[in-house]
Amino acid sequence: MSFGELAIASDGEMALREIERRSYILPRSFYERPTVEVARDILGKILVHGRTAGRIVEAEAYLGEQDRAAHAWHGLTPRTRVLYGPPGHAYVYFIYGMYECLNFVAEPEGVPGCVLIRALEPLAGLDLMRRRRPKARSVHELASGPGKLTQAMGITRRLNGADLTRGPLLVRALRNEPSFELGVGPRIGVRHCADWPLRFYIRGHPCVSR
DNA sequence: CAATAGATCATCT
DNA sequence: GATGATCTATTGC
Repeated sequence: MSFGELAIASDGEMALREIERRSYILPRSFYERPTVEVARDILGKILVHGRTAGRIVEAEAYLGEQDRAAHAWHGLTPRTRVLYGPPGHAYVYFIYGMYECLNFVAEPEGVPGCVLIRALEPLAGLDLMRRRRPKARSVHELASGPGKLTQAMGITRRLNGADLTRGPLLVRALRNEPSFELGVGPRIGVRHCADWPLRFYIRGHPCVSR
């Protein structure tokens, strides 16, 4: 069964069960590595929350105190606490008075690297995603942006600090991952370090933002 | 199409 | 008090 068929057979429970049967939960060791490696390797992995699931097709690395575009540039504050915690946890923050953004904490404990999840290909629970994002005109627009994907999957700050290896927010890897062409470029929407090539995406994928 | 404005609030100076 | 890891609607070509 291809991803296309999985998405089209959008009966939430069916698609979800099929994904779980063919994948395993990413272990914490995956995240306990250099942030750039985690950002690149997270492409193609599957995010699961409730009845919804999506394949990660775009992500960005935020390095830490030497990266002016990163929240951790200011050092350890109440907000950046989870960035300094153990890897494999979610960092969810609120921005522009309206949107939530989802990150995965990388690097060993004490080192504040993280990966911003920017876009997903919807795989399960499409009906629920459409209800949460009635403005989306096509399946590709359901989760093709950092604010869109959190809306579509019902992710809020309540999940800040959640363990990605235990749920309710999970990241899974298919045992037979389809290959793809890797795209690299500068991060989107940042003023500082605007030329650093820390954005990774699946080249040619319709769900990539912009 | 591209450019722009508005919504709206947690966080840090 | 300003800013921002965004999205949408609207305007103008």
